[in-house]
Amino acid sequence: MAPFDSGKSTWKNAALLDATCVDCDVRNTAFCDGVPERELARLETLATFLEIRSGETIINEADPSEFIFNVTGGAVKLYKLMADGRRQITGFLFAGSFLGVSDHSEYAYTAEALAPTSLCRFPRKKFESLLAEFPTIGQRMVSILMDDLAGAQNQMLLLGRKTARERVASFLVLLSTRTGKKEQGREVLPIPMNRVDIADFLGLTIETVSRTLTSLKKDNIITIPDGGHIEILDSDELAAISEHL
Amino acid sequence: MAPFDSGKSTWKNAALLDATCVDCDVRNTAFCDGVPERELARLETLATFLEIRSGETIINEADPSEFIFNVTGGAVKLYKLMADGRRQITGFLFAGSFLGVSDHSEYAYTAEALAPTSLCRFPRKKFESLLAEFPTIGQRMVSILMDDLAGAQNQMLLLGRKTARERVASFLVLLSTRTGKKEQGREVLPIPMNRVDIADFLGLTIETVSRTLTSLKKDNIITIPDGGHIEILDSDELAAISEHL
DNA sequence: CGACTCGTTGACTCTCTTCAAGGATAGTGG
DNA sequence: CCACTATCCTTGAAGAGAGTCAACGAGTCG
Repeated sequence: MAPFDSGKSTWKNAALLDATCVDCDVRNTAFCDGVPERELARLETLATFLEIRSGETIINEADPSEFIFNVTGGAVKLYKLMADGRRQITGFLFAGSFLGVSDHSEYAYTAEALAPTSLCRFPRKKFESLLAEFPTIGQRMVSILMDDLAGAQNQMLLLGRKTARERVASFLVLLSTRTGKKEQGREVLPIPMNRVDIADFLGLTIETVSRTLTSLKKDNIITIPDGGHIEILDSDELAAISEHL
Repeated sequence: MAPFDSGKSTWKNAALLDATCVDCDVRNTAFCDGVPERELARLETLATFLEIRSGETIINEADPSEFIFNVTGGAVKLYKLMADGRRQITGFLFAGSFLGVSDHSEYAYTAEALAPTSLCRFPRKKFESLLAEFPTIGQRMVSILMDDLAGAQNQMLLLGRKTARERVASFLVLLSTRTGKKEQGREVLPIPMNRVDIADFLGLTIETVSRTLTSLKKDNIITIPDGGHIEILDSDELAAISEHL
């Protein structure tokens, strides 16, 4: 087996788990929300539970889309690559997210674990029959995909029209709404991704991200206790920057 | 009634048509593909057929999402606005496309007709019950939304990482695959949108779009017979530019 | 024919990138 | 325990690509 840091390894090396749908952490947020409790056993016959390590690849862009996934824990980044190595991260996923968007029969992006990550996996074909069997799954999927599409359009606005400062502020606001927890006005965000990932998500360089964070720090809007955390001091100001100037 | 060029008018001013599902032009591309012929009458009881003029608004960003639409003819642009007027066009839709993506209960974008456009409209609530009634609609919707999401991710790569020349080339390639028809090697694209729209779609200014088109013309990759058309002379080179350098 | 819109072109500016160097932190091995 | 290395992040100086500002040409409409 490849060493811990291998970026080439895939879910084929992943540990298989004996998890169950009943005590799934994302039971009420994933697309299986709405499947009646008594049907969970049926659902489980189609699912495989996986655990993968940080840095491992889950799916590759342009590979045939044989499976779809739910992220049940951890963090995942999605990205597209150009021939010369330029990269655009199209999203970060956390527990409860759907994974495996495809254009026709090929995956639209590469997905890689940012942290130790757990997943449940369904064969695509069987998933399609699930839609016929459980109409509520179809409704949930439509709802999830629409939310994802709305998020993608926000990101297009960011990438097409926002300044570096606005992009970084938007990024912090986004992370805050998804993973943040406030403690008496103070809000310390865990940042599971490195500067390269942030830059490739925001369409910037790592230098610009670094400079912009330093600038926000100087303006007393954030502090940076360490590389893995950012504390938001003035979330109102941050929100104002993110959508205006 | 407002004059022809009004941008404020909405579908509320639209002409209602006595169209039918049976002889619908997009019968086999829209989400209703897969609904058995004998059920079309049932579908029709929920649908309203509309015709709107160029420049009219179909839906507004952040309005409650009461309806969803199929574009049955014409052309539509989708966009998001910032407070200071900066605009990002997130997509152009043609016949067969789905319209009305919402984040929770609000539309994610504004939609405006680029040309005289025909639509069929379903109340959102009834549409949801349709998903339960016709599982194939759910499957089609999932498929359509995934394709849209894959397209959105391509656009993120474009906006985040491509140069102006690559963006314009990508745009022409995209239009070519969607509305183009080749005639003995020559391919004349109708361009239903103006330079402002192209710029706002590509995250550029009109000047940069204009300069880039001129540059492609000088390199004998395209010609510009008039404002509304672009002829592609070398589609291979155009494709090469669009994804490399 | 003037007024307007739209697209093109030129000159200059500026934001962000590129290139380069230096700090901080963690892991490794003598 | 402390160099040694590697990785990640920050900071600085210079450069480039796209933006801004401005003028002009072509087509359209009243």
